Amino acid sequence: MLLPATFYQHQDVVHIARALLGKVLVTQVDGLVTEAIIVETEAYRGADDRACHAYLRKRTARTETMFLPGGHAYVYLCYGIHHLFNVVTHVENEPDAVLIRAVQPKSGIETMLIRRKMSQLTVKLTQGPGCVSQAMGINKSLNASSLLGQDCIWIEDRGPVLETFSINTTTRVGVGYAGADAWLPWRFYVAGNPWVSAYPK
DNA sequence: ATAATGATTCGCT
DNA sequence: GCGAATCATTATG
Repeated sequence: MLLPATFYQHQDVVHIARALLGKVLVTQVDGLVTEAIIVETEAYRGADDRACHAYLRKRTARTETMFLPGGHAYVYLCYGIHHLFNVVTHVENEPDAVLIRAVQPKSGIETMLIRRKMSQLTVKLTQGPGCVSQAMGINKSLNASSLLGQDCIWIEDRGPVLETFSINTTTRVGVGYAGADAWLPWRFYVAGNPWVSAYPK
């Protein structure tokens, strides 16, 4: 089942970050389909979170995407190298987003290996937000595109694809600049899943 | 117009 | 564990 607009718009971004674990991210880029199970996320809230690009609802050319209604893709370039994929949540003009930090490959693995220039399947294929985007063909051309149309990128609920799992909660990675907000417990991951990135577990 | 800085990854020690 | 790579974005003059 395609996740509907209500999923993205009618819940708090922290709740959505948890709820996205176990959902299936699908991309169709250059005619190639890849699917992967979301196993690690982080929440970013524009209203009051210093770590969020749109802290205090600050509008810039880059953050404009986060002000779209929930159910859009926010893709930006980090460190001049990596494209990071986020899910925009909340209603229009409330700039919240969930960063997808790691996924478990499900189909289209050959395509992912080629994009990552890897010959063997290891957890490094999709472990970390830059790797997820590279493997699934996500780049800035997908910024601001809708997740509701099953066009190039979308997210589905396929039921218990991971069977039962528990969720671990920790602080977010790489947000030391955010002062006290760096300590918010807004990073979520599937406990024991090997595809989760290796930072503070 | 210029300068500083990352929501990271990879390779080397 | 450490540091380089690399550039769009942002703030400032």
